[in-house]
Amino acid sequence: MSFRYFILGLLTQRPMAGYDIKRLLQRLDWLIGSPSFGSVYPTLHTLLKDGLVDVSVAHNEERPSRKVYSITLAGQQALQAWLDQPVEPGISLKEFLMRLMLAGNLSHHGLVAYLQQRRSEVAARRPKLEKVARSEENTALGRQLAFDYGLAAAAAELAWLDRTLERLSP
Amino acid sequence: MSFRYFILGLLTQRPMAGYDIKRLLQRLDWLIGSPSFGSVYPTLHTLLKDGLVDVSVAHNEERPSRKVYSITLAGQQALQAWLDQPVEPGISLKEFLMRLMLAGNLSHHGLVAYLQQRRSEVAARRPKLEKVARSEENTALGRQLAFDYGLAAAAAELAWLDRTLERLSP
DNA sequence: CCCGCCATGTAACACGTTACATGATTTT
DNA sequence: AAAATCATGTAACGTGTTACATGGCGGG
Repeated sequence: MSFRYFILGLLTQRPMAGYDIKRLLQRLDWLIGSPSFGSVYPTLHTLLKDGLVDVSVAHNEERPSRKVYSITLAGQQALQAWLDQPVEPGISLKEFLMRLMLAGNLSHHGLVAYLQQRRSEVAARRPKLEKVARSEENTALGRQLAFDYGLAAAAAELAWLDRTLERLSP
Repeated sequence: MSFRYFILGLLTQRPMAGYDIKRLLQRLDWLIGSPSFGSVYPTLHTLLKDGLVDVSVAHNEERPSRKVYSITLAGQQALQAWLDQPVEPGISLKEFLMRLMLAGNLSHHGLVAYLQQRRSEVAARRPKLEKVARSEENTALGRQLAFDYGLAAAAAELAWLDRTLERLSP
Protein backbone atom coordinates (compact mmCIF):
# COMPACT_ATOMS: atom_id res chain seq x y z
CA MET A 1 0.00 0.00 0.00
CA SER A 2 3.02 2.18 0.26
CA PHE A 3 3.35 3.83 -3.13
CA ARG A 4 -0.31 3.39 -3.93
CA TYR A 5 -1.39 6.26 -1.71
CA PHE A 6 1.63 8.36 -2.44
CA ILE A 7 0.88 8.23 -6.16
CA LEU A 8 -2.72 9.06 -5.40
CA GLY A 9 -1.44 12.00 -3.39
CA LEU A 10 0.67 13.23 -6.28
CA LEU A 11 -2.45 13.34 -8.43
CA THR A 12 -4.10 15.83 -6.05
CA GLN A 13 -1.61 18.42 -7.29
CA ARG A 14 -2.18 17.87 -11.00
CA PRO A 15 -3.21 15.09 -13.41
CA MET A 16 -0.24 13.09 -14.65
CA ALA A 17 0.72 10.23 -16.92
CA GLY A 18 2.57 7.19 -15.60
CA TYR A 19 5.74 8.41 -17.21
CA ASP A 20 5.51 11.77 -15.47
CA ILE A 21 4.96 10.11 -12.13
CA LYS A 22 7.97 7.89 -12.60
CA ARG A 23 10.13 10.87 -13.53
CA LEU A 24 9.00 12.84 -10.52
CA LEU A 25 9.56 9.87 -8.25
CA GLN A 26 13.01 9.45 -9.76
CA ARG A 27 14.01 12.87 -8.55
CA LEU A 28 12.73 12.08 -5.07
CA ASP A 29 14.68 8.83 -5.21
CA TRP A 30 17.02 9.54 -2.40
CA LEU A 31 14.29 10.62 -0.02
CA ILE A 32 11.69 7.93 -0.51
CA GLY A 33 13.00 5.57 -3.17
CA SER A 34 11.60 5.24 -6.65
CA PRO A 35 9.57 2.26 -7.90
CA SER A 36 10.22 0.97 -11.39
CA PHE A 37 7.92 1.29 -14.39
CA GLY A 38 6.93 -2.31 -13.83
CA SER A 39 5.43 -1.13 -10.57
CA VAL A 40 4.06 2.30 -11.49
CA TYR A 41 1.88 1.20 -14.40
CA PRO A 42 0.18 -1.72 -12.63
CA THR A 43 -0.41 0.53 -9.61
CA LEU A 44 -2.25 3.01 -11.82
CA HIS A 45 -4.24 0.15 -13.33
CA THR A 46 -5.49 -0.99 -9.95
CA LEU A 47 -6.25 2.59 -8.85
CA LEU A 48 -8.31 2.91 -12.02
CA LYS A 49 -10.04 -0.40 -11.45
CA ASP A 50 -10.91 0.73 -7.92
CA GLY A 51 -12.37 3.97 -9.21
CA LEU A 52 -9.90 6.19 -7.36
CA VAL A 53 -8.55 7.73 -10.56
CA ASP A 54 -9.85 8.57 -14.03
CA VAL A 55 -7.93 8.32 -17.26
CA SER A 56 -8.08 10.39 -20.42
CA VAL A 57 -6.00 9.31 -23.38
CA ALA A 58 -4.21 12.19 -25.06
CA HIS A 59 -3.78 11.09 -28.65
CA ASN A 60 -0.79 12.89 -29.95
CA GLU A 61 0.44 12.76 -33.48
CA GLU A 62 4.22 12.90 -33.48
CA ARG A 63 4.61 11.49 -29.96
CA PRO A 64 3.32 8.34 -28.29
CA SER A 65 -0.12 8.66 -26.76
CA ARG A 66 -0.16 9.55 -23.10
CA LYS A 67 -2.64 8.25 -20.59
CA VAL A 68 -3.27 11.11 -18.23
CA TYR A 69 -4.68 10.11 -14.86
CA SER A 70 -6.62 12.39 -12.56
CA ILE A 71 -7.92 11.69 -9.08
CA THR A 72 -11.67 11.16 -8.64
CA LEU A 73 -13.86 12.23 -5.75
CA ALA A 74 -13.73 8.70 -4.40
CA GLY A 75 -9.96 8.89 -4.71
CA GLN A 76 -9.80 12.08 -2.69
CA GLN A 77 -11.98 10.56 -0.01
CA ALA A 78 -9.88 7.40 0.11
CA LEU A 79 -6.70 9.46 0.41
CA GLN A 80 -8.19 11.58 3.16
CA ALA A 81 -9.33 8.50 5.06
CA TRP A 82 -5.83 7.06 4.79
CA LEU A 83 -4.23 10.29 6.01
CA ASP A 84 -6.73 10.65 8.84
CA GLN A 85 -6.11 7.26 10.34
CA PRO A 86 -3.40 7.56 12.96
CA VAL A 87 0.05 6.34 12.02
CA GLU A 88 1.12 3.30 13.96
CA PRO A 89 4.41 3.76 15.80
CA GLY A 90 7.62 2.30 14.46
CA ILE A 91 7.04 3.64 10.97
CA SER A 92 10.12 3.75 8.74
CA LEU A 93 11.85 6.95 7.72
CA LYS A 94 10.70 6.47 4.14
CA GLU A 95 7.07 6.20 5.17
CA PHE A 96 7.45 9.19 7.44
CA LEU A 97 8.72 11.29 4.56
CA MET A 98 6.09 10.03 2.15
CA ARG A 99 3.35 11.13 4.47
CA LEU A 100 5.14 14.38 5.18
CA MET A 101 5.18 15.18 1.47
CA LEU A 102 1.42 14.84 1.42
CA ALA A 103 1.16 17.45 4.19
CA GLY A 104 -0.70 19.73 1.77
CA ASN A 105 -3.73 17.51 2.34
CA LEU A 106 -3.39 17.82 6.10
CA SER A 107 -4.59 20.54 8.43
CA HIS A 108 -1.99 22.65 10.21
CA HIS A 109 -2.92 20.97 13.45
CA GLY A 110 -2.70 17.51 11.85
CA LEU A 111 0.78 18.27 10.57
CA VAL A 112 2.03 19.50 13.93
CA ALA A 113 0.60 16.44 15.66
CA TYR A 114 2.29 14.22 13.10
CA LEU A 115 5.67 15.81 13.70
CA GLN A 116 5.21 15.68 17.45
CA GLN A 117 4.44 12.00 17.34
CA ARG A 118 7.57 11.43 15.32
CA ARG A 119 9.53 13.50 17.81
CA SER A 120 8.51 11.38 20.73
CA GLU A 121 9.30 8.18 18.84
CA VAL A 122 12.77 9.32 17.87
CA ALA A 123 13.44 10.54 21.39
CA ALA A 124 12.45 7.13 22.76
CA ARG A 125 14.92 5.38 20.47
CA ARG A 126 17.93 7.01 22.04
CA PRO A 127 17.99 5.17 25.39
CA LYS A 128 17.09 1.90 23.67
CA LEU A 129 19.98 2.20 21.26
CA GLU A 130 22.38 3.11 24.02
CA LYS A 131 21.34 0.11 26.03
CA VAL A 132 21.76 -2.29 23.12
CA ALA A 133 25.09 -0.73 22.17
CA ARG A 134 26.48 -1.44 25.62
CA SER A 135 25.53 -5.12 25.56
CA GLU A 136 28.44 -7.52 25.55
CA GLU A 137 27.81 -9.01 22.14
CA ASN A 138 28.23 -5.70 20.39
CA THR A 139 31.89 -4.98 20.91
CA ALA A 140 32.81 -5.72 17.30
CA LEU A 141 34.01 -2.64 15.44
CA GLY A 142 31.27 -2.69 12.84
CA ARG A 143 28.51 -2.86 15.44
CA GLN A 144 30.03 -0.03 17.41
CA LEU A 145 30.21 2.13 14.31
CA ALA A 146 26.63 1.33 13.33
CA PHE A 147 25.30 2.20 16.78
CA ASP A 148 27.33 5.37 16.80
CA TYR A 149 25.79 6.25 13.48
CA GLY A 150 22.33 5.49 14.80
CA LEU A 151 22.79 7.84 17.74
CA ALA A 152 24.11 10.61 15.53
CA ALA A 153 21.22 10.19 13.10
CA ALA A 154 18.66 10.23 15.90
CA ALA A 155 20.18 13.39 17.36
CA ALA A 156 20.13 15.09 13.97
CA GLU A 157 16.52 14.13 13.31
CA LEU A 158 15.49 15.34 16.74
CA ALA A 159 17.18 18.68 16.13
CA TRP A 160 15.43 19.02 12.79
CA LEU A 161 12.05 18.19 14.29
CA ASP A 162 12.51 20.77 17.03
CA ARG A 163 13.55 23.45 14.58
CA THR A 164 10.65 22.65 12.28
CA LEU A 165 8.04 22.51 15.01
CA GLU A 166 9.18 25.87 16.28
CA ARG A 167 9.03 27.32 12.80
CA LEU A 168 5.48 26.03 12.37
CA SER A 169 4.21 27.37 15.68
CA PRO A 170 2.58 30.81 15.73
CA MET B 1 19.92 -11.26 -1.14
CA SER B 2 19.76 -8.62 1.50
CA PHE B 3 19.28 -10.45 4.76
CA ARG B 4 20.76 -13.65 3.41
CA TYR B 5 24.31 -12.37 3.67
CA PHE B 6 23.71 -10.42 6.83
CA ILE B 7 22.49 -13.54 8.60
CA LEU B 8 25.48 -15.40 7.23
CA GLY B 9 27.63 -12.61 8.65
CA LEU B 10 26.04 -12.95 12.06
CA LEU B 11 27.03 -16.61 12.10
CA THR B 12 30.73 -15.69 11.77
CA GLN B 13 30.56 -14.39 15.33
CA ARG B 14 28.95 -17.44 16.86
CA PRO B 15 26.60 -20.29 15.90
CA MET B 16 22.97 -19.41 16.48
CA ALA B 17 19.45 -20.77 16.20
CA GLY B 18 16.82 -19.06 14.08
CA TYR B 19 15.14 -17.77 17.19
CA ASP B 20 18.36 -16.16 18.42
CA ILE B 21 18.91 -14.50 15.08
CA LYS B 22 15.43 -13.09 15.04
CA ARG B 23 15.84 -11.74 18.56
CA LEU B 24 19.15 -10.12 17.72
CA LEU B 25 17.71 -8.62 14.55
CA GLN B 26 14.79 -7.32 16.58
CA ARG B 27 17.11 -5.23 18.65
CA LEU B 28 18.78 -3.85 15.54
CA ASP B 29 15.33 -3.11 14.16
CA TRP B 30 15.65 0.62 13.99
CA LEU B 31 18.99 0.52 12.22
CA ILE B 32 18.43 -2.09 9.55
CA GLY B 33 14.89 -3.40 9.99
CA SER B 34 14.00 -6.85 11.22
CA PRO B 35 12.56 -9.63 9.07
CA SER B 36 9.80 -11.81 10.49
CA PHE B 37 10.08 -15.46 11.49
CA GLY B 38 8.39 -16.35 8.25
CA SER B 39 11.45 -14.95 6.54
CA VAL B 40 14.24 -15.99 8.91
CA TYR B 41 13.54 -19.72 8.93
CA PRO B 42 13.24 -20.15 5.15
CA THR B 43 16.42 -18.12 4.71
CA LEU B 44 18.28 -20.51 6.97
CA HIS B 45 16.82 -23.45 5.03
CA THR B 46 18.17 -22.17 1.74
CA LEU B 47 21.56 -21.35 3.28
CA LEU B 48 21.65 -24.93 4.49
CA LYS B 49 20.62 -26.30 1.11
CA ASP B 50 23.40 -24.25 -0.51
CA GLY B 51 25.95 -25.63 1.92
CA LEU B 52 26.84 -22.25 3.40
CA VAL B 53 25.77 -23.28 6.89
CA ASP B 54 25.65 -26.46 8.96
CA VAL B 55 23.01 -27.40 11.46
CA SER B 56 23.20 -29.35 14.69
CA VAL B 57 20.02 -30.14 16.54
CA ALA B 58 20.29 -29.55 20.28
CA HIS B 59 17.77 -31.94 21.81
CA ASN B 60 16.77 -30.46 25.08
CA GLU B 61 14.55 -32.05 27.56
CA GLU B 62 12.45 -29.43 29.27
CA ARG B 63 12.70 -26.90 26.39
CA PRO B 64 11.90 -27.15 22.69
CA SER B 65 14.73 -28.48 20.54
CA ARG B 66 16.89 -25.80 18.97
CA LYS B 67 18.49 -26.01 15.56
CA VAL B 68 21.83 -24.33 15.92
CA TYR B 69 23.37 -23.16 12.68
CA SER B 70 27.07 -22.55 12.11
CA ILE B 71 28.80 -21.17 9.07
CA THR B 72 30.79 -23.56 6.87
CA LEU B 73 34.03 -22.92 5.04
CA ALA B 74 32.07 -22.48 1.84
CA GLY B 75 29.88 -20.01 3.70
CA GLN B 76 32.86 -17.98 4.83
CA GLN B 77 34.18 -17.88 1.30
CA ALA B 78 30.83 -16.85 -0.11
CA LEU B 79 30.53 -14.08 2.46
CA GLN B 80 34.03 -12.86 1.74
CA ALA B 81 33.36 -12.85 -1.99
CA TRP B 82 30.22 -10.84 -1.40
CA LEU B 83 32.02 -8.33 0.81
CA ASP B 84 34.93 -8.05 -1.62
CA GLN B 85 32.84 -7.14 -4.60
CA PRO B 86 32.57 -3.36 -4.82
CA VAL B 87 29.30 -1.80 -3.70
CA GLU B 88 27.40 -0.20 -6.52
CA PRO B 89 26.55 3.43 -5.92
CA GLY B 90 23.09 4.51 -4.83
CA ILE B 91 22.91 1.89 -2.08
CA SER B 92 20.28 2.55 0.58
CA LEU B 93 21.06 3.57 4.14
CA LYS B 94 19.91 0.21 5.42
CA GLU B 95 22.25 -1.67 3.12
CA PHE B 96 25.07 0.67 4.04
CA LEU B 97 24.58 -0.10 7.72
CA MET B 98 24.23 -3.83 7.15
CA ARG B 99 27.57 -3.95 5.43
CA LEU B 100 29.07 -1.67 8.04
CA MET B 101 28.07 -4.08 10.76
CA LEU B 102 30.00 -6.80 9.00
CA ALA B 103 33.13 -4.63 9.09
CA GLY B 104 34.81 -7.22 11.31
CA ASN B 105 35.25 -9.31 8.18
CA LEU B 106 36.84 -6.42 6.33
CA SER B 107 40.45 -5.18 6.34
CA HIS B 108 41.14 -1.76 7.86
CA HIS B 109 41.83 -0.44 4.38
CA GLY B 110 38.65 -1.98 3.02
CA LEU B 111 36.60 -0.32 5.75
CA VAL B 112 38.13 3.10 5.15
CA ALA B 113 37.55 2.79 1.41
CA TYR B 114 33.96 1.81 2.08
CA LEU B 115 33.34 4.87 4.24
CA GLN B 116 35.09 7.14 1.76
CA GLN B 117 32.90 5.89 -1.06
CA ARG B 118 29.86 6.60 1.04
CA ARG B 119 31.18 10.03 1.84
CA SER B 120 31.53 11.00 -1.80
CA GLU B 121 28.04 9.70 -2.57
CA VAL B 122 26.40 11.64 0.24
CA ALA B 123 28.34 14.76 -0.70
CA ALA B 124 27.12 14.45 -4.29
CA ARG B 125 23.49 14.30 -3.14
CA ARG B 126 23.54 17.77 -1.67
CA PRO B 127 23.62 19.84 -4.89
CA LYS B 128 21.12 17.47 -6.53
CA LEU B 129 18.66 17.87 -3.69
CA GLU B 130 19.07 21.63 -3.67
CA LYS B 131 18.39 21.80 -7.37
CA VAL B 132 15.26 19.67 -7.16
CA ALA B 133 14.02 21.59 -4.12
CA ARG B 134 14.17 24.84 -6.04
CA SER B 135 12.12 23.54 -8.99
CA GLU B 136 8.75 25.17 -9.45
CA GLU B 137 6.64 22.09 -8.77
CA ASN B 138 7.98 21.71 -5.26
CA THR B 139 6.57 24.74 -3.54
CA ALA B 140 4.02 22.75 -1.54
CA LEU B 141 4.70 22.82 2.20
CA GLY B 142 5.17 19.07 2.54
CA ARG B 143 7.72 18.92 -0.23
CA GLN B 144 9.65 21.83 1.20
CA LEU B 145 9.78 20.16 4.59
CA ALA B 146 10.88 16.85 3.12
CA PHE B 147 13.70 18.47 1.15
CA ASP B 148 14.75 20.41 4.18
CA TYR B 149 14.87 17.18 6.11
CA GLY B 150 16.91 15.55 3.35
CA LEU B 151 19.50 18.29 3.44
CA ALA B 152 19.76 18.17 7.22
CA ALA B 153 20.14 14.38 7.18
CA ALA B 154 22.80 14.54 4.49
CA ALA B 155 24.75 17.15 6.45
CA ALA B 156 24.56 15.04 9.59
CA GLU B 157 25.70 11.88 7.82
CA LEU B 158 28.57 13.76 6.21
CA ALA B 159 29.68 15.07 9.58
CA TRP B 160 29.54 11.59 11.06
CA LEU B 161 31.54 10.12 8.20
CA ASP B 162 34.23 12.79 8.57
CA ARG B 163 34.47 12.28 12.31
CA THR B 164 34.63 8.50 11.90
CA LEU B 165 37.18 8.55 9.10
CA GLU B 166 39.41 10.81 11.17
CA ARG B 167 39.08 8.52 14.16
CA LEU B 168 40.05 5.52 12.06
CA SER B 169 43.12 7.16 10.51
CA PRO B 170 46.51 6.62 12.13
C1' DC C 1 -6.02 -20.70 34.62
C1' DC C 2 -4.46 -17.79 31.09
C1' DC C 3 -0.80 -15.27 29.19
C1' DG C 4 3.69 -14.68 27.50
C1' DC C 5 7.99 -16.61 26.22
C1' DC C 6 10.47 -20.29 23.90
C1' DA C 7 10.92 -22.69 19.37
C1' DT C 8 9.94 -24.22 14.69
C1' DG C 9 7.63 -24.31 10.59
C1' DT C 10 4.27 -23.60 6.18
C1' DA C 11 1.06 -21.31 2.85
C1' DA C 12 -1.11 -17.40 0.85
C1' DC C 13 -0.40 -13.01 -0.26
C1' DA C 14 1.65 -8.24 -1.22
C1' DC C 15 4.80 -5.49 -3.30
C1' DG C 16 8.40 -4.58 -6.01
C1' DT C 17 12.23 -5.73 -9.51
C1' DT C 18 14.27 -7.32 -13.90
C1' DA C 19 13.85 -8.23 -18.26
C1' DC C 20 11.43 -8.21 -22.16
C1' DA C 21 8.30 -6.27 -26.19
C1' DT C 22 6.96 -2.28 -29.10
C1' DG C 23 7.78 1.85 -31.59
C1' DA C 24 8.51 6.80 -32.72
C1' DT C 25 11.54 10.94 -32.32
C1' DT C 26 15.45 13.71 -31.01
C1' DT C 27 20.19 14.17 -29.94
C1' DT C 28 25.08 12.89 -30.63
C1' DA D 1 24.24 5.27 -37.62
C1' DA D 2 23.75 4.81 -32.78
C1' DA D 3 21.94 6.17 -28.53
C1' DA D 4 18.96 8.50 -25.50
C1' DT D 5 14.27 10.02 -24.42
C1' DC D 6 9.39 9.50 -24.72
C1' DA D 7 5.65 6.21 -23.68
C1' DT D 8 3.22 2.00 -22.46
C1' DG D 9 2.78 -2.48 -21.07
C1' DT D 10 3.41 -7.82 -19.43
C1' DA D 11 5.50 -12.00 -17.21
C1' DA D 12 8.66 -14.24 -14.23
C1' DC D 13 10.90 -13.86 -10.27
C1' DG D 14 12.57 -12.32 -5.45
C1' DT D 15 11.92 -11.11 -0.97
C1' DG D 16 9.27 -10.27 2.75
C1' DT D 17 4.76 -10.16 5.53
C1' DT D 18 0.63 -12.10 7.77
C1' DA D 19 -1.61 -15.56 9.48
C1' DC D 20 -1.84 -19.97 10.75
C1' DA D 21 -0.38 -24.65 13.15
C1' DT D 22 2.03 -26.97 17.00
C1' DG D 23 3.53 -27.61 21.65
C1' DG D 24 5.84 -27.16 26.35
C1' DC D 25 7.34 -24.19 30.28
C1' DG D 26 7.07 -20.50 33.76
C1' DG D 27 4.92 -16.57 36.20
C1' DG D 28 1.00 -13.66 37.76
